[in-house]
Amino acid sequence: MELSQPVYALIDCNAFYVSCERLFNPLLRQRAVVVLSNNDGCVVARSPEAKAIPIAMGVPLFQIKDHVTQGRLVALSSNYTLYGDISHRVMSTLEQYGRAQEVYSIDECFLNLAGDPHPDITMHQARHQVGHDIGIPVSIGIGPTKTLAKLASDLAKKLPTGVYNCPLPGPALATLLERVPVGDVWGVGARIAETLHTWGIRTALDLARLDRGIMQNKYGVTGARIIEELRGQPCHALETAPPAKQSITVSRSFGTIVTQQADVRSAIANFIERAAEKARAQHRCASSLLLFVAGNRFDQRAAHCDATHTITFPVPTNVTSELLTAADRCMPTLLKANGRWKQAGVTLLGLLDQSTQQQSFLDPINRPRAQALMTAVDGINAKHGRASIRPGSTTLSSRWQPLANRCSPRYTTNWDEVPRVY
DNA sequence: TCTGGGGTCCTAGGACCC
DNA sequence: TCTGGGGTCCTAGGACCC
Repeated sequence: MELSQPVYALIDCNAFYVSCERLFNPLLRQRAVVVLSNNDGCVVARSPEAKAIPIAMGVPLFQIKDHVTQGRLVALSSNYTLYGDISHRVMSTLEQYGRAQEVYSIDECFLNLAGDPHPDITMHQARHQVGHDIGIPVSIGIGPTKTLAKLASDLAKKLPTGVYNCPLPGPALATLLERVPVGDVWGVGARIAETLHTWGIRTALDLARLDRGIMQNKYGVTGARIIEELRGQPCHALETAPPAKQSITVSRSFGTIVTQQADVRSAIANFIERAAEKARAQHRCASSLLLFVAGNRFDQRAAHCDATHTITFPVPTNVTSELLTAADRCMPTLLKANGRWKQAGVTLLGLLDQSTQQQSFLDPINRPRAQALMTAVDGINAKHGRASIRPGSTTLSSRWQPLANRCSPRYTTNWDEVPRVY
């Protein structure tokens, strides 16, 4: 029987992409370095020296070009294959230090440290091993909730030891939260911070003391959970097995404005191929395919180019040729004449498990039976004064999960039961 | 001139279906 | 002077995360 309090650690790799590049090029150490997004568009990672210049996160390259040309700053194109490989090694090393691990992003993971009598010591050891074996510097925050662990990791970045253990709820925690701007809290972005400021909420402590009903009203359960977590009440458990993806997107910005429909068309064909590969790798089939194109989002006049189009499949698919054929048919709808496109992409939606999708209502062969079943179910329900549980349209799949999971156990998708209700 | 990509969740209204 | 209700899908927008 486990009675120990929850203890979470958040391990965050410092300036991860830059740290990866430095592993292979020691000349980059001590220098101001940034790593750029695709197309070398904008800054996605900064070394502490670059932050000190200061170089802001997300700033476009052309705005900091002078720093680069005058030798004050090194700007590197990104190499995601490399970062993914290093990330994997870091995560494997850290895994052994907790009872369970949640890989939260390419450069962050949570560990469950419940029951560990000395979480501080354990985390110092973890930090040392990652630094020694792999060469990646990390910051570690420890706390009774994920939100507090995350907050603690931000504080850890400013400590030479690189590890910070957040106090348990009480006066010490209040003193700590009072020094944290509300916008630094996990889940509070720029917009919410702005609204909170107008309410007079400036620090994490102000937010922790806010009536959770007010937050719930404005931001739903997501907002209320932030308050609970700040108070030390865990609302977010560790997700050790990542849930299956609900959508798969492949999109890119073009290096320049594209005006030829044929160019957009071939770009989309490429995106579809990559998305289909991803779906197959995850053993998933898509019920629908969303295509989108957009103009330059920094240019208001280009907004007329923005368009989306959704195609739904009678039978879910991850077959490239089927997706391509469907996409090709709606290109005229999607691409208006005289477009000036800057971006395009595809999203696979309504992902179903490859092995179960054949049994769903989607299969056109089963459609009449599906209707028959529902009619029968209506009859049964009417007799017992119950509302029917509908699977929705019989022409489409349930968009979000296999049908079998959505129906009440009484009315499963076992087709052999249909004759019996007649 | 030049401004990332890939996700999540939530809300809401209209079309459509039975 | 009354108009069904419940459900899904689509689109769109608003937030957030890394």
